[in-house]
Amino acid sequence: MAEAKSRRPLADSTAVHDQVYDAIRQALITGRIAPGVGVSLRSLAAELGVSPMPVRDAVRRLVAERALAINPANKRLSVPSLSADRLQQLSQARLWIEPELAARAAPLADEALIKGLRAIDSRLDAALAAGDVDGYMTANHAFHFAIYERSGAEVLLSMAGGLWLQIGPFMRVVFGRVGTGGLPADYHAEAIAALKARDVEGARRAIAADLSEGMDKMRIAVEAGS
Amino acid sequence: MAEAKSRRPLADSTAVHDQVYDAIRQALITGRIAPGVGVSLRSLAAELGVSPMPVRDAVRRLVAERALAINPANKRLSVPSLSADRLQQLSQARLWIEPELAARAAPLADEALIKGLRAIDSRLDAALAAGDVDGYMTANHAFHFAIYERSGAEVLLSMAGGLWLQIGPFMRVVFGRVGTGGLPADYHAEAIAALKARDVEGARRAIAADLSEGMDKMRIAVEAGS
DNA sequence: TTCCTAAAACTGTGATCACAGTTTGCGGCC
DNA sequence: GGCCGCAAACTGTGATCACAGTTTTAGGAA
Repeated sequence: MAEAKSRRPLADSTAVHDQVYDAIRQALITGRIAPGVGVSLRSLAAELGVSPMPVRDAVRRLVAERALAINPANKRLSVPSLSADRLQQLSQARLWIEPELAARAAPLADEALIKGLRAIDSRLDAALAAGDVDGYMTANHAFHFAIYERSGAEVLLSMAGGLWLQIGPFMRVVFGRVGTGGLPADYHAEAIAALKARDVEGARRAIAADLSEGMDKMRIAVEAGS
Repeated sequence: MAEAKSRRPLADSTAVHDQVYDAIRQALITGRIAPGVGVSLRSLAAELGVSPMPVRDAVRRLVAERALAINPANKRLSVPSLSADRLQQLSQARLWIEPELAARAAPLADEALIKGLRAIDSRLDAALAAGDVDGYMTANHAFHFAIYERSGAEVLLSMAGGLWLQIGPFMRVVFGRVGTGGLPADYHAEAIAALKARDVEGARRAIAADLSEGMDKMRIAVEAGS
């Protein structure tokens, strides 16, 4: 399933604006575009080698998802800055939605999902050991959403996706400062076990614990950093 | 069908695509565009008397907010259809977010907010008495978001806004079938009282009860209708 | 130097056109 | 009469241009 580690992160979608969306989204999550700095349609277009038109579409979408902000006075684009208050709201929303997605996925879990999760988790451990921050964040994202997608709850799933997009820059701050030291991988094993046993409440608890730990770290890092 | 150019004074936003966004959003919420039917950029543009360009921007935003859907094969636009499963997810998300927003608003409530809410609520009652469905839904939206905006929780607020946008068509189905018979206005009075007393848990409970009642009706209507 | 002004560069927005793919509808064929 | 096929209309997408603000830069005057 997800073991294909495509060197091209851009999917096979023929729509240019979708590829641009993915590119900017990835740049945002991995922190290649730092929070607070301004961007522009034409500069992004030049950087990606496309015309401003598909960039405009992608940016419109990212603004709607609050992954980019638009200055009401200037109408100029920028990456939203990180604040403790924003992090708290995003954390709270994640704690509502993501454990529920895991709980919904539990009864639907099958052997293929478990195998896929184990593969992702080993990639995650490898990235952790190597200090590969990008690899860790990519694997972590893949792990969570492999579970969430199994839930079949499309609406909640898209909400979770939007939250990860907004919280991505915070994660980068944490791992940029603290490193990949503390390891929440235990909860991943716990989550896999709960899913294998189709234990609804166990899955909910494992994901909630995983989230709580990660977000506590982020909170500490943000409070210390500001 | 070209002479239907309404010279409505849409907001004070100078950006055309924002006005188009508001227009389509309102049409969606009030059910003027029925769920399941297809729309197109050019038809919307002609109807609103603008060029396709700002419509394209507005639609991109609405698609990102899941208020419009895009057929992956056709790439054609349509209004998402109503399903019991979708309603359940939207309801659950609303029950997480909106009572929390009310709870956060409670300590910040002041006399101006209370007065505003009372004014909105009387407009709501008038619309109910007159059987004015559009007026009722507009007032109900205004009531809830007057409270939520007071919370200052920007992230959660925008999530709530997205949820209302998606649940709008469901509301129309309810009131189109059941009429404005059952009245949840009692909970509005309860919410106002709790806010006036700066009672955090009371506000949370009142809004939760209001939501539960309304969404139960929607669920019944959708299950009966499908 | 320091300050102020004018020009150049850059910004998002909207309009218009071209293009490829899909849908629709009409006409003729069996 | 029923069905097939082709052309016209319509769809979203992308490129290019014009325009009005804003920001930045350059230059000249004190």
